[in-house]
Amino acid sequence: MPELPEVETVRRGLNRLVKGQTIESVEVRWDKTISNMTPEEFDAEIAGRTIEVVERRGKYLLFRLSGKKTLVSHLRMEGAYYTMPAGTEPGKHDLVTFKLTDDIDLFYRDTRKFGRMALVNDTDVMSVAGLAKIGPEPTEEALDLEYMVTIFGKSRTAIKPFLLDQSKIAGIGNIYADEVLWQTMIHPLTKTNDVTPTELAELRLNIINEMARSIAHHGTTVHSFTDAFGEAGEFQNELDVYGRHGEPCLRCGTELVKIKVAQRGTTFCPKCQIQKEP
DNA sequence: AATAGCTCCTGATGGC
DNA sequence: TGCCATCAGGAGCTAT
Repeated sequence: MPELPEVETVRRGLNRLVKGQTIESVEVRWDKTISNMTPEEFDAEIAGRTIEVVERRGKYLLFRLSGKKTLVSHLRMEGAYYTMPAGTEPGKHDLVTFKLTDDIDLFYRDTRKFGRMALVNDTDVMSVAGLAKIGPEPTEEALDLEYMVTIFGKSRTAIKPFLLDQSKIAGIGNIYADEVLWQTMIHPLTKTNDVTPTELAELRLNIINEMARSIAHHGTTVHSFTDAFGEAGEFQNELDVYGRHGEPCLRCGTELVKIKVAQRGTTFCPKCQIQKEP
C-alpha cells in the first residue's frame, strides 16, 4: 500500500522517465479510474499536453501539464506507473495507457481498481476531494509541535486512526503508523488527548525521521509496490513491527500482538506499548 | 464539528 | 480438485 515514501519514490521515478514528454493520446480501460470526466473527455483534454514536472502532496501525485492543467493521481492500495515500449499490449490490470512521444507508453496498473485520477485546472487542485482539507507534510519545516499539541488535545479518538487521518497529518498510512507508535512506545488505542506533550515531541521526530529514512530506502515493498522502474524498495527490511506479529519485540523480546483498530490491522508490543489507565 | 460506518475491488487464503 | 466464503485496506461519502 503506497504511503508517502512510496509515492515520493514513484514521483522521482516519473520525473526521470517521463518529464518533458508530450501525451499524444490516452486509453482508459476502467472508466471509474477517471473521477471527474468520461474517458472521451479525458483523452480530448489531455492530448497534446506536455508533462512539465511531477510533484507530490501527501500521497497525491500532481502531474503538472502544459496549458495550466494538473493531473491529480492517487494510487490508493495498489496503483502503479511503469513505462513500456510503444505498442506493448496492456495486461489485465493495466487500466490506463498514456501514449507519449519518443515511442514510450506510460501504463497505470491497479489490480484492485481503487486508485483515482482527476484532470483539473492548476487553480483548482486544492479543491480536489482529499486535497481540500489535507494536513501538513510530515517534515521538520511543515509539521509544527504546537500544531500537534493543539490537534491531539482537541480529539478523544484512538491515536491509531488519528494518525491515518490525512486531514491531520499528510502521508502516514497503516505501516508507518504502527512503526512510529512502537518507536514512541504508545499503545494504538490511547486517546489522543491522553498523549503528553513530551510524547508528542518524540512522536513528531519519529514520524519525520521514519518518512525520511524510508524515502532514502526507496519505500517499503509489501504486496505489489514497485517504483516507476519496476523495482522494489528495501525499507521492509527496516520495519520493527509491521508484519512481525508473533515474532519477538526487537526492544524487549515480548511476542508482538496483532489486533483490529478501526477496521485496520494493528501490530504492537503489549509490554512496551502500555495503554494508560483513565 | 468530530467521528463512526459503509463502500469500492480482487487476489489470497481457508474450510470442506 | 474445486467451489464458496471471508478478508485486507485508503479515503470519499453518508449518517449521527
